[in-house]
Amino acid sequence: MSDLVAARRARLAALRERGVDPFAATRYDVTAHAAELASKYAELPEQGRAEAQTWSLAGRIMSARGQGKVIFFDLHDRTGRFQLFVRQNDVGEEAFAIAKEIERGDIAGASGFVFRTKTGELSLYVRSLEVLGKSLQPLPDKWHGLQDVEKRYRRRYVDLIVNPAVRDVMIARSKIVAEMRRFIDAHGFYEVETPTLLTIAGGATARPFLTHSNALDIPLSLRIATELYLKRLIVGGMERVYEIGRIWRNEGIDRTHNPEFTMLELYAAFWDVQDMMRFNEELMAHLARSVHGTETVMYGEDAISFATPFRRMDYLGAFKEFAGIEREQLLDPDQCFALLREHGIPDSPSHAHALDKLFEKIVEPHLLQPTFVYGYPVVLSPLAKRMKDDPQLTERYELFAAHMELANAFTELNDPDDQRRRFELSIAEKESGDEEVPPPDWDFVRALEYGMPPTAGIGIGVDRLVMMLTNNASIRDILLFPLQRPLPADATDDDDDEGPAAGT
RNA sequence: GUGCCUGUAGCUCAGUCGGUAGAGCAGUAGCCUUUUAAGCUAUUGGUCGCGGGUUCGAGCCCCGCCGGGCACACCA
Repeated sequence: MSDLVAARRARLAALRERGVDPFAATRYDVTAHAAELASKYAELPEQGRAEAQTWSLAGRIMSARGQGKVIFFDLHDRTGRFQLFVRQNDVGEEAFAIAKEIERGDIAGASGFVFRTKTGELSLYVRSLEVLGKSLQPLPDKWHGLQDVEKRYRRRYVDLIVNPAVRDVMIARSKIVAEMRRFIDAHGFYEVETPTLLTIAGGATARPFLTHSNALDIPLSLRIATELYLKRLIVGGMERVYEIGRIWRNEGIDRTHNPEFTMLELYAAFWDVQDMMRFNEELMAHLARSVHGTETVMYGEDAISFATPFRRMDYLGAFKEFAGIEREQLLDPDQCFALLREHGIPDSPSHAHALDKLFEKIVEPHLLQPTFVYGYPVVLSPLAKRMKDDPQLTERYELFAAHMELANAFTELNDPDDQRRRFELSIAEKESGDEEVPPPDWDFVRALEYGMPPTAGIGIGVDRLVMMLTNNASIRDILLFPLQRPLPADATDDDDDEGPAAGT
């Protein structure tokens, strides 16, 4: 099995015997990329030779087709594929002998001019060829690529080499995040960075990852949200702040959950949740346009239109519309628990949990097109401001599309006394066994006591947004390195049974 | 955590009724000065995820373990 590695090491030795050390190169003057040459010379006629201009390409050799005194290589760079043509008569015997040692997977630089082969393929007529790196591991099948999903996640570098679609998704992700920043920055927001190591991990209900500071000799948690720190900045007068940051939650792993994921949280002083709704839909439409050039994106079998305005739906009204459920049945805990049984849902530990389960069962299936669901009960929303004329509900919405939650936003609670009471209630919940309720952050209450302007805030799951905009059903396919259980074999995976003795 | 599915050569996959391991590509040795999944000839390569069990005999049947996928649970 290490036969293949041994064969490659033999090629390495052969190169060194010819005075070429593939690991010696430190740089290469790249003057063109594959896609640039392809478009620049698209009009080059049959048998055409653009000898006046010399170009240098660099990348990975993905195919080597030797044909006697001539070799064709496929070179892949980050823009695509370009064919190299190496002819012994033109490069000389010594250089040709070196070229013959180059194999699939090696890194090479080539310079020459662009021409069309007999079959009409635009190619580089190579005048000089340099080995810039040696691949000692065999690559997967050139036709089938790497299909084994486990191996694709564990060795993402191989996946990226042989499956161009993966690279495209990751580039799309990069663009989405960059566009997100551009859009937000253009609205006068400051990007900030708040701590990830916390003594109290609040702002959401989730189990944190625990760690320890040696210097301070105290336990610490990784953050589960950025909310409470960003709102401290609003108290501090920064007015418009956001953070695109990693969040950790020590919970289940599945198609839509990874223990670490990326969240956009954004806060705007003097906005309310309605202002945020408009900002939110504009942002989504902008991102859809920048990725697809249109507001309509395919997700699985469904065409999702992010054209503004999005549909608005009332939280209580949705239950009424889809299942004839009345307000009191939801807001009264006992009636709500009765509804659970009525709809065949297992018992819930809390009123809030029961409401979530009912929503999932009754409302979510109807939320294919982007929809703002507005007016969540206060029991579900410990950090949101109550509605003026209906204090059992809050000025909060969630945005759904393709039955997935994409955003959560509300007018922020800025009454410190109300906030204190809600924290006190959460202590009771925690004591009654709900381990996911975070301990209260009393310093945050003190911050509110200094006075926080009316403020709207929003959280957007970046990973899910990327899933939607790139049409991927699993979060692992939009993360470069999704968490995998380590293999015991990983430590001793390599069999270096031959060693450097093979080299010269 | 539970259920279902899954793990065979570097990669992609076959493997019948339980009868002693196969193909293509890759690799190796040749031939070939316009190929492109190059071609032609020859050829190497296996802890069938791991450990037990049943059997004259296990890739195949049974049990346990490990990894992965999906669903549920948990959770945004």
